[in-house]
Amino acid sequence: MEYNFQEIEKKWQAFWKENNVYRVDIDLSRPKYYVLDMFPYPSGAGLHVGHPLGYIASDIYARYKTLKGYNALHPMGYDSFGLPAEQYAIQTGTHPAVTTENNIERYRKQLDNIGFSFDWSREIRTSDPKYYKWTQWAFIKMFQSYYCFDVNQARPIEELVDCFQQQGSYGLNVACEEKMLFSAEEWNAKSEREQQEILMNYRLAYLGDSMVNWCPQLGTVLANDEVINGLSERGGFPVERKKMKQWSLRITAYAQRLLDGLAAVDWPEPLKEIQTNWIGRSEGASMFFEIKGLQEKIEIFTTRPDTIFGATFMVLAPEHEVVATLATPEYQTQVCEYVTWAKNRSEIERMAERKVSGQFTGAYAINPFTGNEIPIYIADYVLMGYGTGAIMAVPAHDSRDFAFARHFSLPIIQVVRQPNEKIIPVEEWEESYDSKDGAMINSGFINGMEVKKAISAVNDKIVELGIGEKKINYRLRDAIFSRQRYWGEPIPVYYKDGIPYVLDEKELPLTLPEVDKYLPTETGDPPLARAKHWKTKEGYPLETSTMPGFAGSSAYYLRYMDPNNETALCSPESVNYWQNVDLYLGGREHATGHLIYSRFWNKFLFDLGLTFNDEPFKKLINQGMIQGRSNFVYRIVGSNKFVSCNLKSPYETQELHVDVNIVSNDILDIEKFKKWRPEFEKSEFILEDDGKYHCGWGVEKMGKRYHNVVNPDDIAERYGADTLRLYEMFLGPLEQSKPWDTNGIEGVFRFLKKFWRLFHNENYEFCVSEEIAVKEELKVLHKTIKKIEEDIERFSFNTAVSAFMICINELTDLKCNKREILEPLTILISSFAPHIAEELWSLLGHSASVTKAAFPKFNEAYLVENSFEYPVSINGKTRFKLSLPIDAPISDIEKAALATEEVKKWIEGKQVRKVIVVPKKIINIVV
RNA sequence: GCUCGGAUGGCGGAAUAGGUAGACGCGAGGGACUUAAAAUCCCUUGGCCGCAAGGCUGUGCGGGUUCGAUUCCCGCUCCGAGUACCA
Repeated sequence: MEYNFQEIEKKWQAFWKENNVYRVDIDLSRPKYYVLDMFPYPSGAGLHVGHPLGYIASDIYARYKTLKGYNALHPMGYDSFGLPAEQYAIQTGTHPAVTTENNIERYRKQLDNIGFSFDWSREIRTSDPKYYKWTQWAFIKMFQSYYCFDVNQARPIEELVDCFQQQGSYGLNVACEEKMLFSAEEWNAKSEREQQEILMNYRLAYLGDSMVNWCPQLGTVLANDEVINGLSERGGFPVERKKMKQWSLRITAYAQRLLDGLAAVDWPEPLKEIQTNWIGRSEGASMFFEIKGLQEKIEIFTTRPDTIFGATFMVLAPEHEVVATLATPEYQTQVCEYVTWAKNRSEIERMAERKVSGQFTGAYAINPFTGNEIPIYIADYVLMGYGTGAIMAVPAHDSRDFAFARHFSLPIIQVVRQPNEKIIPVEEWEESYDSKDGAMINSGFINGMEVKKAISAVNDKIVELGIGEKKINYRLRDAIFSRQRYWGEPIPVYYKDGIPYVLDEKELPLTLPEVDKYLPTETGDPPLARAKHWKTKEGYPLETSTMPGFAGSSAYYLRYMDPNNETALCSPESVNYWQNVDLYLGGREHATGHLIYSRFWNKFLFDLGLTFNDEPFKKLINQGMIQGRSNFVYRIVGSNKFVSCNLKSPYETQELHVDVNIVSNDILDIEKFKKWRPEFEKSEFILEDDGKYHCGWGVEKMGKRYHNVVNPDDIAERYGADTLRLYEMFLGPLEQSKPWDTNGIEGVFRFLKKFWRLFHNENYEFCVSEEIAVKEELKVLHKTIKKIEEDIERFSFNTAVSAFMICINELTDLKCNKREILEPLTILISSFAPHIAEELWSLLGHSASVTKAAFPKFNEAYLVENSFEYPVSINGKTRFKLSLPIDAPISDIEKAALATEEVKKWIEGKQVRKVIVVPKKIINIVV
């Protein structure tokens, strides 16, 4: 039979399904290996050829690990809550659950077409109440916990209550919104409402006033990572800053652990760096400045306490709470105006025009070290959200302060002199000197000290004077956890007398109620407020916000370990066996979202004793994007004439995208083009000498609007899933972005046909010889085993595919059809092209799936050579080759090389200055 | 602005520890088989010079280290990604 991929693939996909071939269970006799893909959001558009790239790579690795004797867990599911289904519901009234179900069905069909080894018995969906029960459960646990920095762990909130009852809040080292000080008596005297309000300050999931990113068009708040350049990630709508009462997760409590944990994981360095920057740790000091004529003090944060003697003014964020009391009567109006102006400026405006602005308040602070009075300004370059919202400005050594000082003609004092500095008066400086390299001047007791020493000296002094302390600040913000939307997990909270309480675990899941419309109510409440009886049994109103997208994806990898457990997220046995994810594959775009949140979530569960490891994902690989390769046609402006790409220069043309599926090797199929769009039906063409219309091309994102979408189903239909899998890997390095170009696929398709033909005679009858293989054939096999194993281990799948091609070419040349060679080769290729491998494996007479086979053992002995062909270079330029015994001593190699005719010719009487011999590498002769 | 990547034929890319640059595949050109097409197979294919043997040149640009650099170091250009007043 000829290579009939359609029949073969259908047959084996059915076989795998019927026989549960890819089902895995806990098996203590085998080591485990957990391979995970970032699960998809099932969008309405279905998969394009770029989506399965990571799944194919992980599938190859999971299959490889299984062949290597591991018990490989390779699950798949759907991140099925999300905005698109909800917006579709708003437009059409279709319940998001229905849309989601349909999309999942389509996704599943497409995935099944590619022949993955997913254990579908473990499928999960984040929108399934059986699953989101555990998302809600984790929220409750966070509500019932606080974070203690002494033990660096989340602890039950009862412990904190005990502590308050016995000793009050003095001396606590815990994570909180604001430091509160009260004694045990004071605590015990407080009302239930007051106590609950205080506890909210400590809970890991808390309801609090926070500055949020409010998106009016979407009618919801967004997390920082969901806002890109002042626009919403979904939809690209403007986002404003607004103060709102919202649920948040105190992820900042884990900032240091999130940072430290990065050292322990095998992730790409750039990704770790993105996370490090996002967490943004900075060491410095906080300091209180007295205000002339006022009782109040202002706390500032600085990373350069050493420059305190150069602090010539102070700047507050416009939203800073003391601004109102601070402004002197004569400046009151201007200050108010500035605050209003700053508040009304959108994020985009702020980003677009970054010019110096600010307003003097009329007030003065006292520099605690110099005793000088320094003016207090407000300006929007100081942000309320970072540090204390107030800074001491050192214009000589901070570029922003420098620009501000120049603009408002404020004094600049140099306090750091860089090594070997040419002395220029500060008035003539063109920029500030921000570097920490140098020594202090004009700085009292720290004069002459190096910056580093000065920092610690000033820090000590601050503590000594009782005006501040050393402080570490993080850029990371708490994660806003409320979304004013329908299609998400309901937050399991009810309100009694306006005080929020969490539901009892026994009442979970709190399922999503039916609503008449998926829009906010007339009063601006979230869609859930439309639900009838959205109350507890006792009649208390339930929370109407739902959880954000990252909630459901934060612990899904744990659920795969034990997906049907009704009494726990996952059993201790399953966690102890599967532990954490060994290999995680996904895109880099999740660096500051999902990958931070799920690390946090996992650490929290770890503190509760529920996860095996502090870090959820041991090794991570970011697969690159597959871009689209677009084709263009050129219409002569004002006509219906199209000119071929290479002839277009004399004309004024308009470049139009053309559907890549009617173009082959950049040659336009004119008939299909005419039928593609009615307006092209009567178009004319200027063709090239070969009588063809050549299209232009370019690399763009793959998407409908560029007409460059290639559907994997079409490829599988024409060439088969095995060809698709191989070609996706063959395109280029896994981590690199590369354009899809269907033209090249013929090459791998030819390769599979060639591979098939090795097992068959000229009449396409299965024909494998039982003869013993010769040395040459064994060499080819073992060379390939070695190469494939090495390439898979370093995730270099593109070179692995090349190695297969070379191997098959060589065996075809050798006319080798021996079982001894072909059988191991079938196993080898089975992780890349499982369907053809299964078919050939069964033709070879095996009844069990090739999945149950063992990865062939590599034998070095077949590769041992007794001679090596040395490239011989003269002055570094390779001239000819010389075959010499492999174990020849260096002196012999040298002599042999010098004795050759070629060398004599090249030297031509010149003096040999040096001979370099690197065994099994090269001979270089210098003349 | 800052941070991090990247640049190799007509195209995708290879060179794993500084040692034959361009593997493998596509495309292109030529040929075999065929009435023809498909399929298959063979040859050529970085550039320049040469009938040829062969020579010169060549991994974004300029320099350096080395017997030898796509690989290491310094400077620059261009492209991509992340981030954005974080004190």
